[in-house]
Amino acid sequence: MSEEKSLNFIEEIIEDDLKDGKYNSIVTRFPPEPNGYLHIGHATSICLNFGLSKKYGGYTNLRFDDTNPVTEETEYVDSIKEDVKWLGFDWKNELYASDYFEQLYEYALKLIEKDLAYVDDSTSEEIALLKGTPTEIGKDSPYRNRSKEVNLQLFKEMRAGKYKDGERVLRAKIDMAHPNMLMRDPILYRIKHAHHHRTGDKWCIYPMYDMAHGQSDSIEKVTHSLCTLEFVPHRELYDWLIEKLEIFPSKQIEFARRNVSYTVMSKRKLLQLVQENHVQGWDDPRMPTISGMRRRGYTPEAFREFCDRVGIAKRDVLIDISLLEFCVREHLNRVALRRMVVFDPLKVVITNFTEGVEILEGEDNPEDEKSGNREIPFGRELYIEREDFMDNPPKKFFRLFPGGMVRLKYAYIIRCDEVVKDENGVVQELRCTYFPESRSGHDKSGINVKGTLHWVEQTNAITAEVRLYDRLFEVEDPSNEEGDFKDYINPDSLKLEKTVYAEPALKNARLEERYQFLRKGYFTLDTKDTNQRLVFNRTVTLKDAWAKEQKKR
RNA sequence: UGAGCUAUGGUGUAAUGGUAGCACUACUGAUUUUGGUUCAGUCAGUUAAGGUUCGAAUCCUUAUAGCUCAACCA
Repeated sequence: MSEEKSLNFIEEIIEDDLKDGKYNSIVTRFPPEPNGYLHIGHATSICLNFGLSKKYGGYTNLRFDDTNPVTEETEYVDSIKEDVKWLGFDWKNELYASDYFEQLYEYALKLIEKDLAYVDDSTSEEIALLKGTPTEIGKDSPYRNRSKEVNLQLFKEMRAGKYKDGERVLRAKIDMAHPNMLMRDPILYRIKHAHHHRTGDKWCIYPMYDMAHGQSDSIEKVTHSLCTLEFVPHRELYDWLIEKLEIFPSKQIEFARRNVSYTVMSKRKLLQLVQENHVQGWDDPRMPTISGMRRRGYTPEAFREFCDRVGIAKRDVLIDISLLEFCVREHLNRVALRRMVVFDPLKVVITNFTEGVEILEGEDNPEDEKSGNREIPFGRELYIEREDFMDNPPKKFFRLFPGGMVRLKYAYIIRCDEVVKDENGVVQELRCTYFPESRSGHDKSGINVKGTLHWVEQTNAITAEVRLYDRLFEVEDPSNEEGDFKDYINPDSLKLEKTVYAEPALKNARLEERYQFLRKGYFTLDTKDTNQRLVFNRTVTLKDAWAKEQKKR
């Protein structure tokens, strides 16, 4: 075992805290806002938070940061829970920032009592104006020096619904000249007469992120509160509030968000792809959402392995998608059932095969000794892949050509004797002879062939549809290109093969099962489009040395 | 142009003052009844310039580059 594996910087912090006796175990949380679907970026955060608490003996809460009623919905809560579970993690408590609204309100009162917060009647434009800029200090609001009593009165009236949206806010009283703009009297509470997905119409004032997040961490006794780099400037405020409120000191630690090449990850952009119909929904198999990739056939094991391998850092990264593809291939190679499917059929007649059908056996998975076998019918008329035959092959072409020999996987060696073409010279059928003594596993023919082809017997073949997905974008980093990211959408990200021919064993395909279509790639049944017919999504191709060889020319 | 964060092969990540290592990708070759898998190997890196030190990817200084901050979003 590789217990030698070095620690990342967060693990170092945790181990130091544990060693110093600061804590005996740790508490982390995964805090999504229920206003969208989870994506790969969230998956890495989930693996981090749950992975850490598991490693150091503690637990992780699932906490919804639901402090903005206008964007949040129960639909998102449900999909988020489903995704976290699917990734293989169990949260200790399912919590909501909205559970703490009363407590948070008390905290706000406490700040007012300590003369550390005040009600501001300015408009949002006025506040923005006085806030200054990154290079210019701000100026005090004219309402900054109201008395505690007035502030208390006003804030209670805000809660009571006496004012309209935007009329007043509660602000922390810190320092309008602070170099960190977040410390220039940040807004703590705003008025929103909106229906909340959990508290209904009970509240018309809602805490801002900074007033809610750290305090929620603290209420839950979260020891290590992990978030992404853009929250670094918030840490000062996070600590300030905890200190002034004199509550449990949760510690915020920031790490870099992990982007993946050839896709986009921001909620805004993903939403655009959905709304403008560039994809068919949040769970479109081309989307980097967890629901999309699940539908495409990615596995939780592959995600977790990916997160492990990617590691953790404090600089912005763009991870090569081929690492994710490696992880899913590695897992699927171990678990996928092998099946033969011909996408673009070319008829082969075995001229010396006369009986009806011979039943052969094929192993379900050569990587798994415990896997079984399935029966495969062989007969006089077969389909092979049209691209597996060439009239005038280049050198290093190991497949079928006039006079050439190949093995049919699990079956016999055949020789191509005759090529039948139509009047346009298009190949219609191949007439071949087979060598009965060359049967797979019992080969006494002494013939050596370079190539092995997949095939299906015609009379027993079943049909299916396959959907071949490719990367959604043509460039590595669509967000970083000139112009609109949507200009770089790959027009060929989805290729449909309406009718493909499969061996009969695939008739019993199951939703949870993963398949490797020999020489084609890994496939799984689509979860949505299933009425009356078999529809398979391609998760990822196999590595293809021949395709590479051809590309070089 | 103020403040903060970051900088190691194409990509991601180690080395915690003492041999720059691992993985992915790419490329060779071997094995193979999947041009898959497996195995062996190759290419390739400390942003720059100074300084401290017997010794610097690591500490210091300066520069450069990238990211973040001017939402009543999170």
